[in-house]
Amino acid sequence: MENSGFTHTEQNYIKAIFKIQEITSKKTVSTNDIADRLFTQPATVTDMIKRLAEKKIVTYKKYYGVHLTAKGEKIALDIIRKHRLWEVFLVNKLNFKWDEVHDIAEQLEHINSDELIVKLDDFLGNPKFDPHGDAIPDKHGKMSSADSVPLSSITKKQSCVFCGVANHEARFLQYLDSLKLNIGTTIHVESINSFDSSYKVKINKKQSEFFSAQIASYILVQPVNGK
Amino acid sequence: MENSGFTHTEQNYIKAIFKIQEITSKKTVSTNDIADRLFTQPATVTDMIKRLAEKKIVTYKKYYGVHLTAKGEKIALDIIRKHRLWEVFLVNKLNFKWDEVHDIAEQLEHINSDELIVKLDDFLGNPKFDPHGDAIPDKHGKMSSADSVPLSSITKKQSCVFCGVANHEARFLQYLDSLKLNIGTTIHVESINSFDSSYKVKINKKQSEFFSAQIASYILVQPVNGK
DNA sequence: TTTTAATTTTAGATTCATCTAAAAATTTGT
DNA sequence: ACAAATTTTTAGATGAATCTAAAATTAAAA
Repeated sequence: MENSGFTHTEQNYIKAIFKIQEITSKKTVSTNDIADRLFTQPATVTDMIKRLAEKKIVTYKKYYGVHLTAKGEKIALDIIRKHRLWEVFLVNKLNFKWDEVHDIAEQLEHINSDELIVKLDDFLGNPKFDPHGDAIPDKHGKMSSADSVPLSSITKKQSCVFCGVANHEARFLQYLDSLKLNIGTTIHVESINSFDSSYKVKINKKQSEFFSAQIASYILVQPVNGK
Repeated sequence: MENSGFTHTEQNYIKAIFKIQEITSKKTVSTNDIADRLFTQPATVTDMIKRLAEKKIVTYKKYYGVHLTAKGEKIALDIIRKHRLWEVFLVNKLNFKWDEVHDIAEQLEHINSDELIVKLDDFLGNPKFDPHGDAIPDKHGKMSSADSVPLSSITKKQSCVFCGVANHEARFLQYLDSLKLNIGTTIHVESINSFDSSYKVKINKKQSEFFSAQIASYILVQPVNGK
């Protein structure tokens, strides 16, 4: 594959379009959404998507936004694969904390060498998930489905395993750290406040905590003995 | 330090100027020498060194070449430190061969994060030399002197330890591999041909080999029981 | 269904890094 | 020491990535 032929900037646009598609699950991605995500001007985005359209990375209809082609999606998944593998490296090997790795991985994801990624993947033990619980696409772009749901969708008292976050802000991750809530930790739902949809939970069979509805929506879990 | 404020390209020029200074040990580095090393045009180099001069990275006198300032030298050493640490990572951790790592390290050296380099250095066990035997500058730019000499400067039959190369071409490194000549291997000089200055040596007390004067000049050794 | 608001595109500039061709300065050779 | 050769710089262009301001198009609202 050797993602050459695409500049850093082009790669960033491709990834941004992919992520917006993922989040909004709309058919097309708007110029403004891309501009917002990349902290750039709509005019700049228009120029870039024209170039990406010429390179058959996106389909583009004036005034109606863009959509990644199969080729574009493959490139996006390849960048995401690299990003998440590097995050695993930074956390598991270099002892970075999970809230510190994003910016560095954002740089490392642009390093261009297929052989490097093969060897890095092996070195890390071919991980399927990154330190935040996000699935790592394999070399063909396939992702193992995490099979997780937001804690906020749990409606009865039961045990769950914390397996990912739906918010990657450093401040949120640090908050979870302060509760000693790590990926793999058991969360037992003790009660749900039907008024504000907040949760009272027990973490690791130890301390009790309260989660607002918002926080509960950011905590991804797998129900245990789920019925 | 956080080498920000310098583009990839600027960093490449700074490193190139440093290396040319190192090789030629002349006071100033010429426009053409930089152009040759970076496979670019002299006119392009003139533009860039003007910018570097404005940023106080080099001293520049029209028509008389450039010289790195203390600031420029510090930046160059920082880039070289990163390059060599990454090479250690690639060879020692990812099992790349020593002839395969240059281009990848050339990309990785531009990753910008002081914390990353501190942690990488620790992870690698604070190595003092890279896989080719080149000294790794410490965080202050200090390098441990390798104390090595080219095999071609050895004038009598004696044992030496192979500790580095003065030529980093993949083909040369592969040639040494084919002789099972690795860093640390003992080379015993059996005879020196006074006509063409070629060497007959025994490697690791096993096979005998012949080295032309040219090859001998590329093999760096530390004499054993040196007198 | 028009008018208004929001979004998107075009037009014209700027900066970085690069090029070629031509001019200027330095170095070399006789 | 002067002409020839080499090196270096200037001048003018180009492409990538960005900006602002204005024009065009689409979407929303009265």
